[in-house]
Amino acid sequence: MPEPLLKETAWSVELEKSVADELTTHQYEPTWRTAPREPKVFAIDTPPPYPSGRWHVGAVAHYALIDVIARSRRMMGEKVLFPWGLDRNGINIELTVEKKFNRKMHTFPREEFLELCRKEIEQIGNQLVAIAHRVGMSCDFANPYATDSPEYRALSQRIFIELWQKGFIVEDLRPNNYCPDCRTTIADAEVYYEERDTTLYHVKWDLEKPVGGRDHLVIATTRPELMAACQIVLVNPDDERYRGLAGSKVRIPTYDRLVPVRAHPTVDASFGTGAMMICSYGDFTDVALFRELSLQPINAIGQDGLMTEAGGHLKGIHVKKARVAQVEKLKAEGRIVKEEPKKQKFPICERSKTPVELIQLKEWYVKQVDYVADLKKAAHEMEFHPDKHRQILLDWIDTVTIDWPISRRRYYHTEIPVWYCKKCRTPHVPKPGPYYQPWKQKAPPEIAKCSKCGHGEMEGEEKVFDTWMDSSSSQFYVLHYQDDRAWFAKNYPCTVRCNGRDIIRTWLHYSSLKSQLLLGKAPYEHVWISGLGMDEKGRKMSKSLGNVIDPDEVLNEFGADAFRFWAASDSTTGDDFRISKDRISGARKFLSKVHNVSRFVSAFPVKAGRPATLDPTDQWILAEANKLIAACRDAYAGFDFFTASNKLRDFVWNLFAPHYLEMAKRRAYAGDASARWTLHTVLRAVLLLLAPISPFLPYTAAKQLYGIDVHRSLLPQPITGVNATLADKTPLVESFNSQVWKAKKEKGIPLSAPLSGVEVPAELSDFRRGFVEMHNLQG
RNA sequence: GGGCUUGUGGUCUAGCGGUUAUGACGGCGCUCUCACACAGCGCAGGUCACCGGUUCAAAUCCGGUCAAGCCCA
Repeated sequence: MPEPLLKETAWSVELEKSVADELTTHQYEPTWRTAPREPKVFAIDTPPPYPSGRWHVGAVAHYALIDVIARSRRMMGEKVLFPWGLDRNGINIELTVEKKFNRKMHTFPREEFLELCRKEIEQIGNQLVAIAHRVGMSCDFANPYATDSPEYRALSQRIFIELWQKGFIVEDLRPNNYCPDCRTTIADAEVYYEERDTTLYHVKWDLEKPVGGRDHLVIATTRPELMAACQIVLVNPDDERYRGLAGSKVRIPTYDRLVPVRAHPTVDASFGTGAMMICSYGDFTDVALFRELSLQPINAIGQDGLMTEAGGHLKGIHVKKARVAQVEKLKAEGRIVKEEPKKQKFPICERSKTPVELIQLKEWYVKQVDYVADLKKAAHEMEFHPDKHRQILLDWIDTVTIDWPISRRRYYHTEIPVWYCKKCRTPHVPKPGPYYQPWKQKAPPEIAKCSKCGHGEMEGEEKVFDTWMDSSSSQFYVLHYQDDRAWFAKNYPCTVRCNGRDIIRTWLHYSSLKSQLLLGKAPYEHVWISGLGMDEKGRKMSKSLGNVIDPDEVLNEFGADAFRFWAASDSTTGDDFRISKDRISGARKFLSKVHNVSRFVSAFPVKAGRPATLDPTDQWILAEANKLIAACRDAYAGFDFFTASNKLRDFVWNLFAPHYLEMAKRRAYAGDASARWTLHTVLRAVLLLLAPISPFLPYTAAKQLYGIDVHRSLLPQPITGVNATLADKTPLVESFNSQVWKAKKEKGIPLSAPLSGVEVPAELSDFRRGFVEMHNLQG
């Protein structure tokens, strides 16, 4: 037997590491930032990862698959724009600093707090980059971007200013989700619901004058501390119990104030006692009713989460304690007639896990309510992978009932570029371009004077943007909206957005909204959605469950190639996937298989030029290889790596290695040119097809065997001049081989032992030589 | 309570009108056969969630039920 070129008998993490540097420092395309730009690029808008603690192994899998997009497109001849960015704005980093110093943000001088955030984020950003390298990402690491850089923030502000100029920005006093802990308004998308225990208090309210012998009403509420903000009591018009009460007045317990009773169809007569107090604001039903009935809201809860002046005896007490205090007072006055334990879904702030309050504050908004139809149209203009996940975006668009509040009362975010006239409060925006920090800068010259009253003193806005305002501009940033509008126009919409399923309602939705408002079109040609990485039982990974898998550990144990192959082959695009070491280990075994097939083939010299005639057995496997090549090309074109990886595995493991290799082996050893050429041709195709998914092994093998860089090569084309119908023989080949194996097994003889009395079926007579040699058939 | 999505051997998954229902992981048994024991061969394991309907024919189409996940009230 000739000496194989590849020495090692198994693919290993060590082998992978030996080429890692070579592979990951590759620069595959002109840098997206500085070099001359290709006229048309395949632009990948990846989620800039958010550095917050350890990178989630599911997220690493997600990025690995994004890299498969990049590598496969390069091999399809595209000029791929694949930037690497970090999203570094936001409340998470602020909370980390608050926790570290055990001190709330608002107690720090602003400048000092920003510096602390900057230092903190620098540290945790670096480990992300290390893992991204390790897993074989091929993005433009030489030119990273960060969303907290002056350039990026200037773009965020530019988008805001342009939206302003087109009239899509409004400032308004509206009730909003407010997190008393983060001390800021938050958007609907930042709220999630959690079921918690609560008590429904049945409270006696006195009527101003008795009505039909009745002198009081019992009203059930879970929020007795909001009584101060009550403006009306409602009952259902069909509710017999309260007939005749509409039009009378009741006195709010513990507050000497009368409010009217009215009938309203929205009241659910079966809830509590059927009588409801409407306060500003218990929930969005209250908001709607205040609007409908033109009631004057009373702000009972302040920005600090404490009860306001309006709370009377509860003034200055935190909401949570105020409820307890109010219940005590009501009890002391003998007003509580019943306490009912209840489960209730509470709106919770997704960052601080604090119950959200509805508070009325002056905030900035991006209009969206009026553009729901356009957003839906845009959702249909984008091609989703998988198609079914378009529905998630459509569903979210359907729930849009308020404009997007974009102002936040935080520090480590992009500043809202607005200055107010000190005299008449008229807001002004500067011209787009520079990065503005209005809280510490003087108004730029173009808005030094108030356009309305001519006053010369301006005051900078202190509020900042919602983080999503920054992230949802990534497609503009990477396509040079800010500095190369001509090139931008040629490359917009962006080719593909890679979006986690969990952030469709934020990142994708807001990106689409901005694109709609500014350019009147969808921001992407393709939207590739990935599912969430769960633990092996299908639960979310969390520190509290103790089921967190460390990405470094997995990569060191199984290698990046195995991890990536597993990520591609284990679940359908867009579905949640379970992370199991057993399955990743299975992927590693497959790579060893490919390695050993390569090693076997590497024993035969590579000869240029196709032999004049090809043996029928060789033509048969070439026909099968052509099927594989076509299927994989289609799968890559459709962002379907599940199909590509599984077809590859099936071909190599279940057809090429056990059947063809064994049939062609002796001929190859004997120097048969047809067999040798076929082995190399098929192997080379397999390595190229595998390269996007598992970049290390194909790179290593193909470099040694063929002197090529698979990552700078094109995907293989079907081999010409091969009779495709030969592939129809495959089931017969498989069953004949299996039959012989079984016969030898039953006789208890080794597979290499001679066997007589077995006839090769007539349909397979062309392959007779292969079968005879493979099974040592006699007679 | 409403909406969306999904339900195929222990686990994951293919198939989407006619197959002895695919493959992987795990299990069991035999074999170190000169690419590979991170292997090979063989075996076991599924009434394709349940109930109806359409059809000559259903895992595959339709309706309902149940369960799970997500989203929204």
